Amino acid sequence: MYAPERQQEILRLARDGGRVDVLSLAEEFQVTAETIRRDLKALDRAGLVRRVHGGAIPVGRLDFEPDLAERESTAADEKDRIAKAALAELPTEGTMILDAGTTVARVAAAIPLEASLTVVTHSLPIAARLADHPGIQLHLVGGRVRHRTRAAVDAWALRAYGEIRADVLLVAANGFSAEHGLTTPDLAEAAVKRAAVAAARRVVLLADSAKHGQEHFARFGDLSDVDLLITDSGLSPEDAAAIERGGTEVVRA
Amino acid sequence: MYAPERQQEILRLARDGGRVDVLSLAEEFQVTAETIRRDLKALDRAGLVRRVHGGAIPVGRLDFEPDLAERESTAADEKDRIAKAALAELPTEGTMILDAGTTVARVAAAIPLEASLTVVTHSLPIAARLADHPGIQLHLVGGRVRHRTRAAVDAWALRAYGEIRADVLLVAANGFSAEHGLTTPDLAEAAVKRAAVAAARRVVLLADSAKHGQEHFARFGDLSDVDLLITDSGLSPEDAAAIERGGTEVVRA
DNA sequence: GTTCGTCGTGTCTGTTCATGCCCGATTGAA
DNA sequence: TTCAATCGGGCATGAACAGACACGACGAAC
Repeated sequence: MYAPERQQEILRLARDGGRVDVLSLAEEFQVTAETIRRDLKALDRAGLVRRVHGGAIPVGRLDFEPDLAERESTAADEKDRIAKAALAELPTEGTMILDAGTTVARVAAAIPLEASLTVVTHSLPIAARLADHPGIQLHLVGGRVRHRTRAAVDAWALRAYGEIRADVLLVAANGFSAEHGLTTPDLAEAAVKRAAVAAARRVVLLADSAKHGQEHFARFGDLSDVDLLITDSGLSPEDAAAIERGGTEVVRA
Repeated sequence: MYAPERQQEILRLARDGGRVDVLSLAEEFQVTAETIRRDLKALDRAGLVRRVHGGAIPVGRLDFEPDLAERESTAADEKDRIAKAALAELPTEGTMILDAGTTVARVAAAIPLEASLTVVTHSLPIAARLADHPGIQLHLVGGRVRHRTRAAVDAWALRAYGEIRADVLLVAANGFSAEHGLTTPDLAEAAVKRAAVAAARRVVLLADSAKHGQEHFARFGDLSDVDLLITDSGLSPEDAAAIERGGTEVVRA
């Protein structure tokens, strides 16, 4: 096992467990504690974990993102299935906008290495993930970066989306329903999502079934703006049928 | 079997298996390890795999960049000292532009948690690192993302810098000298740097002494544009004095 | 057909890298 | 305050690496 592989795995363990310690890692990987310390130092220098006595803590967990990690773990299965289904929607060649969000991030992580695409995103984690993908021409949408979601918002982002036209948009929402449309808690983010929706020829909404019926503060569109909804089997067939009557195709992964 | 065929096959094996190692490839293809190393080097240069000790890993499999901090492990010490010295230049309150580059990234990593700043950057790694800093209001400059440097360039970036005015800019250069000014290998990046220089009231150049006297393809400014040069003690006192006569303060960390 | 340059490959040699071990310094919990 | 766990730097070692050079195949120009 190569050192970078081990570091990658350590990072994953840290993110999963919220913390790792030197000795168990040493045992786990069958190397000495010194080597683990070096790995943690490297990860620390890369800004991915924060070194503490006896181990390390992933940075995202550090101060005030318990919910990002938590959200990551809840409904993980559903999100994975949704992400997998969304892969089928990638254009083989063309332009795609990726919204911020953990489910969309999973799709991004799963884009095959042979793919050849132009991707536009305002999400920092997704951009970081795709930056070294050899087949992807990545365009970053700038703006003020919100701490919680690590996505760019405000004037620069709105203007950028106003200037482009993409084949497909993968968008996330915190709540969706026929009555209340697509909603999210933050007004600035809703504005960016709305701009992204307007910039795409085909809108694909990724949302697990728990989001159905929820409504949040800021509305950024109607369900009728969505061409395809990819969700999980937690959405009842009746609800799905009702949505399809509104003109939105539904995939229950 | 021709070299490009072999490389294509190596790439396929790497993507299928997630990793390859030099010795098995050498056996597999009935060539020496040196030849495999050359193949891997070529694939690495093409940005298709990441070289590791003993083998290679296809890009995208690792979602972190182990070497962005370590890539130029040469002069690591100097860079650390320069970064430390640069911390003193942070405004206590105000706006700062951070250019892309490993040295600048180290400064970003070292910004104290209690700092309260507005930061603007077009560097993806730096943005990722600062995104969850509680005291920093982060503004991301968008644009096409260059694979090699993970920095945004082109129209969006140029326009964004044209619209702002910051207190301090920390800028990096691949070469600097009184005669040839500030240079970097890439034209698009030079344009962004030039725009950033124009957007800042005070320009601080971070460059280790090995960069002195070097000149690269694209020039983005003169040494006289720089208010403060932070370098290491490898720059001779005479050179430093000469630069200071040009109106640029010099710190040899 | 000969000659020359180029390219891919192999060989050699000194250098770098990853890791393990050791020891004094530091830390944090009782 | 004390003491055991942990850390970090230095050093050793074997594997892996990089650069220089040589050899042979191939193709172009004469």
